[in-house]
Amino acid sequence: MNNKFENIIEEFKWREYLKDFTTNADSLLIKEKITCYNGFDPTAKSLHIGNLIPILGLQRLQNHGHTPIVIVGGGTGMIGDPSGKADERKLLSNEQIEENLIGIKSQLEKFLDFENKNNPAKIINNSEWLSKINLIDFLRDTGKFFNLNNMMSKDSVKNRISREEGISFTEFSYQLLQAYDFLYLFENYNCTFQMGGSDQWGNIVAGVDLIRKKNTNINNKAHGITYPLLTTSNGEKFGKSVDGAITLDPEVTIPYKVFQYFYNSSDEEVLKYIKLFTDISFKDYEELKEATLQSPFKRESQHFLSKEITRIIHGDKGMNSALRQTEGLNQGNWKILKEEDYKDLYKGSDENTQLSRKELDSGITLQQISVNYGLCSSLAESKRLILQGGISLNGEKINKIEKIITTNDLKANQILIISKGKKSHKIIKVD
RNA sequence: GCAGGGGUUGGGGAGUGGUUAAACCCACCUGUCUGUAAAACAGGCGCUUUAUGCUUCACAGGUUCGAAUCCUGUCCCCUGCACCA
Repeated sequence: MNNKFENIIEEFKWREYLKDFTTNADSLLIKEKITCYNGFDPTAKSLHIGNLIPILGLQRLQNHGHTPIVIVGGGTGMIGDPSGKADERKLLSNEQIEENLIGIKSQLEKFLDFENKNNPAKIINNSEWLSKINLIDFLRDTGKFFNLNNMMSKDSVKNRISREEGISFTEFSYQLLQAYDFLYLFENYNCTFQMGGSDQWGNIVAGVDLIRKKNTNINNKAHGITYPLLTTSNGEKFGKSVDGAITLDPEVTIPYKVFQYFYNSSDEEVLKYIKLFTDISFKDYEELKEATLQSPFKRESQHFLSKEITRIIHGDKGMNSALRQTEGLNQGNWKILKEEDYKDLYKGSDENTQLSRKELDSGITLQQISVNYGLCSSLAESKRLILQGGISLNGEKINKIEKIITTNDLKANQILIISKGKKSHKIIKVD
């Protein structure tokens, strides 16, 4: 732990965190202490692990003495991506955004220092200024600096225009708003850097250009840096699991799920993730790299990665419960599971997994229950799987289709875990 | 608008009156193996009260003891031609 990086650029380079940056952004980050912002969409109640990349990026900037600003896009969130569908985009109410903002801030507090004297982090809602914009003023003072030809030539726009559905004016104007955000922060918070995913490059540059055009006397003062967007080796979006996004909120995504998500990283991506997410020492890293090459089956890297990330997000307590639940549920050592683990696992499972005592007492079969709770799609399927040995109850394979669930099968006197194969489990609570 | 071809179980694609719940390939699921991997092998892949049971082959009717297969109508897709520019 605690590598000594001379500066943030050295650190970012080692972590392979940077995809692109504007000219001289690197030398400025070494020479000066700057203020950098990164925007987050407040549409969800909680941040998800994809956001961990910018969060840790800001954290590392702060560690090197730079000042991070988090913009929660209350204003831009209302404009947003209409994502191809004809559906009306739900406008978030101010109260809702305010609520999300509070939630997001409390999550960020674990990662960023808001109290620090020299370079305290800030979290700001851009509706503060965007909602006050006057249309005429905006078109005169800001719109004038945008050349339609340039806007149209942006890849993101070009792709949409060539498609049949086209692009709405609302979405088209999004880049102006994000550029305006940057300008506003530049002028009012002395913020000269914007960070974002590589898909944001166009929007970031738009802001940089706007600032340059509006401040002709200052030479090229605004900069942008981007981090690469992660996809898994299967080409899936990073951070999505079978049952939805992995969030940072333990009430929504229990630590066990975070752990499992990273434990299932492939050998190709696991080392990349370790560099990106953890504070591993060079020496340990080299050792793990070697271990993964020599004996990948030991999954040492996966183990290290998932353990570390779970700890970063949920602390030691969360990490320990994730380890215990993993040993119980995935390695078959059911004995070590505590009552709280069963409750935890239940919390982490889908909705509608309640079973009434009455139903239980009337004698329900395993076959039936595995269909009722979506483990199998039909009685025929569950029968087949049971006969093939694919269904287990609390970790024990059941081969008899006549098996009836009784109160003796309950764990912690109220939880029932049925599994299909090794990886899909349903946790059912009896009340 | 005219002519021709076509719509089959997640995708591709056989099947032109009966033993066809429908070949085959892919995807997917389970088991064995394994590294909570990949590959390989085995089983499976409409539903159920497992029965010479039920519901399926674009949709609605009809012929027949019996239809995905034949007839009529409707909808949709592709390809030529025409019309309109």
